[in-house]
Amino acid sequence: MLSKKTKYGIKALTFIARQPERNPVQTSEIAKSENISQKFLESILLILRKSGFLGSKKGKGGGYYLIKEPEDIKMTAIIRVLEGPIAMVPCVSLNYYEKCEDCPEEKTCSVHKLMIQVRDSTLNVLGENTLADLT
Amino acid sequence: MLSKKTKYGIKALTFIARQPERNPVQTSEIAKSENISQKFLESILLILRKSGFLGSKKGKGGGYYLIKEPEDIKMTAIIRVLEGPIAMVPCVSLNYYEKCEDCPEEKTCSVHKLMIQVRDSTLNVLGENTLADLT
DNA sequence: TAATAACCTACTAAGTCGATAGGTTAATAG
DNA sequence: CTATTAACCTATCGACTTAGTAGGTTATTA
Repeated sequence: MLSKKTKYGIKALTFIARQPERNPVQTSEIAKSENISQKFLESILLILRKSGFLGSKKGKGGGYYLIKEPEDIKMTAIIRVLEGPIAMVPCVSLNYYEKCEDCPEEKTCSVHKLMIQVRDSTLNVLGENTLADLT
Repeated sequence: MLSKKTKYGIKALTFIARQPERNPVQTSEIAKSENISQKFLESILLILRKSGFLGSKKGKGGGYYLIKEPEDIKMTAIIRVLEGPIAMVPCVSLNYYEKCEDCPEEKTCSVHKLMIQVRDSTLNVLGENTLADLT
């Protein structure tokens, strides 16, 4: 299940990407328009800023703005930051690999075999979609 | 993240499918071989029996056995029973559809648009794999 | 009749999620 | 120079889920 954090994060980024001008967008505006708790959204946008997706400006007329072009922001990157690993099992994760303590060997593990395929197909979809595709 | 319930369930089913004879396999044997808490595994196998994947036999020489051929058991079916919806968001789920309370319309929702693609590719992988493929 | 193994019910420690509360800091307007 | 604005930061919390544990009962076989 996708967490609300990730869900709201994607919605917020899309909202910002849809702006005709590149002016900063305020958290309150996004929260209102997308029906998101403003405080919760604040923490999400903060993560996205610290991860290099967004820039920010304080004070009146401030807000958040995209640093890169929407075409250059892959969904894999966004989801890895907000949701964590894309793989459903750590032993098939490319970026967060971890050995299972119970499995003697991965080669003969049925779960491993299946989840590698799931990971690859998911990775394929998320890698081909950019923020621009969701606008 | 895949729950241990599902992970263990798949491992157990694979273990049973690997048996040369169709004799019942005991929970204790699977638990020992796959490093799973026996009590926890019991509850999982019970679910799989009630869902029609396994048959059971009590008393000495008893255990669990496959009801259908491994080739006829799709991974989609197993995962739906143990893990629940395959879709990452209820609003794109085929079997457990639920409207988002925050979204005004799904057509313009970026998360919806993306997660439909993820669902389809995952469904494709899990639908093409049967228990026999993981043996 | 004893042993075996499935079956059933209830409970729990630990962790995560989605928020809320209550501030501080920096930029702008007047 | 002061007030306002909006990002930024820290702490806390209730509700829920997960992965088990405990302690039995029922049905089958030897």
